Amino acid sequence: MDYENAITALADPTRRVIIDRLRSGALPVGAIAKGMNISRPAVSQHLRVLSDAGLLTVTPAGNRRLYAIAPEGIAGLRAYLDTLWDDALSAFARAAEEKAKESQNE
Amino acid sequence: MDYENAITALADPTRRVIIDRLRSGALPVGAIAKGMNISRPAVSQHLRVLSDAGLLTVTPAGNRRLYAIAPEGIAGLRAYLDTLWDDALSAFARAAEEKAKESQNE
DNA sequence: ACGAATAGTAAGTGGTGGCTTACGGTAAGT
DNA sequence: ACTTACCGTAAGCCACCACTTACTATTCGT
Repeated sequence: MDYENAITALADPTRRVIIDRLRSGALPVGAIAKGMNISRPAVSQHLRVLSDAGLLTVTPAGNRRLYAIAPEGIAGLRAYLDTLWDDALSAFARAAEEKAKESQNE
Repeated sequence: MDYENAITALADPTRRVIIDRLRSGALPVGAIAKGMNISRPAVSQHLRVLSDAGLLTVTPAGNRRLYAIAPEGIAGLRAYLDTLWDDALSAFARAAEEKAKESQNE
C-alpha cells in the first residue's frame, strides 16, 4: 500500500513543519529552510522523503525547484483512516450492545 | 496538539498490525501477541504507546486486560488530515489559475 | 566567460526507538 | 496455600534515522 510511506513521512515533526509551510502554496527549498533551525541539506533530505511518499510534487523552475503539496498523496492516508474509523465505530457499537444484553441478567 | 502522538504511534508497522487485529473488537494481550513474531512484552510496550496516544482503551477483566480501539483518538488525526487536504486543494486550484493567467501572455 | 546563487548527494556521527531476556505482581484454578 | 496463567516493567543492546559538514552540479547575473 501507499499510505504506509505517507504516514511514516508525516510522523516526523520537522517534516510536518515543512508541510505546514507549503499549505499556502509552492515554495523553493531556500524559502522553506529559511527560519528553520536545521541546515538546508537537512531540509533537502526531508523533501526527498516527502516526495518519495507521494506527498509533494517538484517542478524545476530555472535555478530553483518548487515544492508543493500533492493532494493525491494525502487521499490514500485519509482513506485508510476512514476504514479504521468505521471499524472502530462498529466495534464500539457492538461492544455496547453486548454490555446492554449482559446487564439484563440480574 | 494530540494528533501528533497518534500519528507517531501509527507510523510503526507493528503497531498498525496490532490495530488491525483490534478492528473487529477488543482482545486481551495474549490473543494479540499470538501469531506475531515478536515477544509478548514487546506487544505490551506497543500497547502502552498506543494507549498513551489515545488510540486504545484498556478495560481490566479479571486476570486479563482487554484492549480496544478508541474512536476519539482517530478523530483528531482525521481532523488534521482534513485541514491539510483542504489547504492542499486550495493551493492547487490557485496554482492552476496562476498558470492559466500566465499562458495568456503569448 | 567567470563568479554567485540554488540545490542535491556523500560520508560520518549521535540519539532514539524497538527488541530481547529477566523479573515482579495479581488473579484464577485445584 | 500452591501452582499456573496473564501481564506490565527494568535493563541492556542494536539498528535506523535525522543531522552536520563537505563537495558537486546546474543556472543566473554581469
